Amino acid sequence: MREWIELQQRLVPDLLEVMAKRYVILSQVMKSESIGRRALAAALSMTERTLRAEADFLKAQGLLEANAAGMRITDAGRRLVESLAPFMSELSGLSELERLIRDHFRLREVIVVPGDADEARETKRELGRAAGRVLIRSLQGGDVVAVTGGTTLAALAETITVDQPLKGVLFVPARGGFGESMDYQANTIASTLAKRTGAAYRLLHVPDHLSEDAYQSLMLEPNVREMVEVIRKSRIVVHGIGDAMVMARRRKMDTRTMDAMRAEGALAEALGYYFDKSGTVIHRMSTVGLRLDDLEKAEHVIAVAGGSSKGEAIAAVLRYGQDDVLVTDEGAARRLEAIIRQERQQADG
Amino acid sequence: MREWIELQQRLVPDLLEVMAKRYVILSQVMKSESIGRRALAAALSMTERTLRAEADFLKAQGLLEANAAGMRITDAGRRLVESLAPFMSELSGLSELERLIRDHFRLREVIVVPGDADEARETKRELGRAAGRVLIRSLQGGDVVAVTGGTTLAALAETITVDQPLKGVLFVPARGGFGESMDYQANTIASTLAKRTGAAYRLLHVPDHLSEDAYQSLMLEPNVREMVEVIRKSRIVVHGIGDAMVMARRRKMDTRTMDAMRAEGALAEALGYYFDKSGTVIHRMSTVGLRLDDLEKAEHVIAVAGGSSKGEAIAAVLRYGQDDVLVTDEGAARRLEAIIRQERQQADG
DNA sequence: ATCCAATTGGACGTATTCTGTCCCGGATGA
DNA sequence: TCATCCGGGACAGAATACGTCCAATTGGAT
Repeated sequence: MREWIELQQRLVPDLLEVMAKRYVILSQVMKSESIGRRALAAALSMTERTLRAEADFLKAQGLLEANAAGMRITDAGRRLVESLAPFMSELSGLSELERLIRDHFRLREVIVVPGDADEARETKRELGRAAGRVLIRSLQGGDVVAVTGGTTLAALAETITVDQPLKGVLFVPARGGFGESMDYQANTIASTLAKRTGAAYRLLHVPDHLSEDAYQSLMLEPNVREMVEVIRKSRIVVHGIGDAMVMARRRKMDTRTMDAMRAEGALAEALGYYFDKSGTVIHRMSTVGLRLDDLEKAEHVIAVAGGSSKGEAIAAVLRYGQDDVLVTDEGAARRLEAIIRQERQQADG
Repeated sequence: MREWIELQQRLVPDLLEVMAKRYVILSQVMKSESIGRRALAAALSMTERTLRAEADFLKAQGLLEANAAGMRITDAGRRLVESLAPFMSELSGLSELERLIRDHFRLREVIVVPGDADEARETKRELGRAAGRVLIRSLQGGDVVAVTGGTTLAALAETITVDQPLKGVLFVPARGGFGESMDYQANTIASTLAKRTGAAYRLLHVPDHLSEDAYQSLMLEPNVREMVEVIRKSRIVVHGIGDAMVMARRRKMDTRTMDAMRAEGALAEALGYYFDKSGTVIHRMSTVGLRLDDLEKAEHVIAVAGGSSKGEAIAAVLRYGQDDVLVTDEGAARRLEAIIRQERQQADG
C-alpha cells in the first residue's frame, strides 16, 4: 500500500492532488449536512468556479447531489469518504508533519519528501529536486541567489530543471571555500546551477584558514570586496545543514578548537557557523561572504537537509530563527516531530 | 490494494489511464535502450506532441533523460518500472479481459467495470454509469435510441448525466410492454432517460400476450404503426441480457411453452427473444417493436449486462452476432473468459 | 402568508493550456 | 564526410479552464 502510494506520487503527483482536493470537498460536504457552493468555496479557500467544476464532477459520479437548499453527500459518497479515510490520512501523513514543523519553528513553509536520505541515496536526490522546485518558484528576474556547499546542495544543482532559461538571475556562493572536495563546494554548485538553468554565476575564490592579516589585505582587494557586497545582498539564500563535529572534521579544524566546541555543545553547522542545541552560535569559520545578519534582509532563506541523523542539527539551526522554508525528508522530519513532542511534554510537566 | 484502486477509479477516473500511459512510455524506453521522440510516438501510436509533454514530465521527475542520441531511462526510472510491473499487470487485467472478449466475439468495443453485480448492488450502478457514458459518446443529433427494460437498464437511466441537454434525441422503448414491474419497463426507462438528459421520448403502449387477431388489428392502428416504424429505424439500441428461464417466469410465460423452451436449451433472453447456447433464436415474445433483423441497420447496438450468473447468457446473445458494444462487469467477464478458454481447448483437442 | 437570503444552473468573454506541425542546429553513427 | 535522426524551440489555432454576473427557484425564518 505504502509502496503503491509512493509509486503514484512519483508517476502522477498532480492526480493525487486532484484526488485529495475532491476528497476534502466530499468530506467537507459530509460534515456540513447541507452547504451552498459559495460557502463551501470559502471554507476550502477555493474560487467559486473551480469548486463548481469539481462539484459537477462529483455529481456526475453520483457522490454528491444538489437541490435548491444546497449540496449534500449521497450514500455512495459517504461510503467513499469512509473507506478512503485511512488511505488519505496516510497520504496526507507527510502534510501533517509539515504543518507541525512549520508551526513549531514558525517557518513559512515546510516540505517533507518521503524516505530517509541516510538509508536511500535516491531520497537525497528527491530532496534536491523538491528544493529545486521551491527555489524556482521563489525566483524573480534580477535575483541574486546565494548557495552553500555540501552533498545535498549538490543534489539540488544536479536535479534542477527549468521551463525557460532564467534570464537575469545570478548564482553566487554564500561564503568562501571550505576545503571540501571540489564537487561539493559552493563555487561548483553555483556554477552548475547557473549552467543548468541558463542563469549567470560569479565565483568567490578565497583560501581557507586565513590569518587575520591575510584576511584584511584580501578584503582590500576591490574585486573581492565588490563580490562580497553582491553576495550579502542576496534576495534568496539556499543552504544545507550539517552535523557540527562531522563538518569540523571534514574541514580539518584544529584539535583545540574542536575540543572547545565540543565542550560548548556544538551540534549543527550552517553557512560556516556552528550552533549549539538552543540555536546559539558558538563558532564561525574565518572566511568572507554572507554573514548571519544578512539573512534578515534576504527574503527567502531556504534550508535543505535530510536524513534522520540530522534531525537534531536541523532543529538547532531552525531555533536560530532566520530560516523561512525547510525542505527535508521523512527521516529527519520524524526526528523533528519527536523533538517537538518531547519539548512540549517538558513544557507541560 | 484492490480496494484502493477502485476508490481511486471513482474519484479520479483518468488517474489510472494517465498512469498507465506514463508507465508504457517508460517501459518502452527501457526496452529500446535509446529511442527518439518520433520513433517512440509511432511505436505507442501517440502524436509527437502529446508524447513530448509526457516525456518532459518524466524528465522533470528524473525518470527519463535525454541527449542528442535520444531518450534513455534513468536508474530511478528503471526501478520504478520494475516495482510498478506487478501492479500494472493486475491493473491491466481488466483491459486484457476486454481485449479477449472483444476479439473473440468480434465486437467493436468491450467495457468491463470492476466488481460483480451479483454480489454488490453498487456494481450494477457502476455498470449503468459506464453504459451511460458509452451511450452519450455514441449519440448524435436527431438520433432515435431504443432501450429495453430490466434492472440494469434502470440503473443506466438513473445514473446517466449529460453536460448539455440532448436536443433532437428521441428515446423509445425497443418493444411493447413485457409485464414487468413498472420501474423496470422499457417505457419507464425511455422516459426517465429523456427527462434526465433533456431529450424527447415517445412511448409504446401494447398489452402483453396478444392473440393473433388482436395483434393484427392493433397493427392497423395508424399511431401504433407509425411508432413501430420510428422504433425500427433506431440508430442506437441499448439492451439488457437476461437468463432465459428467469425472464420467462418473470413474464408469466405459460408452462407448456416454458417446458418446450427448456427442452430446446433456452439460455438467454434479449429484446424479447430467447436464445440457446449457440446464439440461435428458439422463441420470441408476441409483441410489436424492434425485430432482430433491425439490429443490422442500427449503427450502435449496445448490450449491458453484468453479474457472474449471467456469463453464459451473455455469451449466447453475443454469439447471435449483432451486438457492437458490450458493457459488463468483472464477474461476468471472468465467466466469459472461462467460456472462451474452454471453447478454444475443445477446438485444439 | 410573506419576504428574505441563499441556492443552483446558465451564460459568456477572457485567459490559459493543450496540441498539431514545422523547423533548426547539432550530435551520431555509417 | 555526410546523411540521418535527435531534442528543443516556436507558433498558431483549438480546446479548456476560469472569473464573473445573472435569473429563476426554493427553503426557511419572520
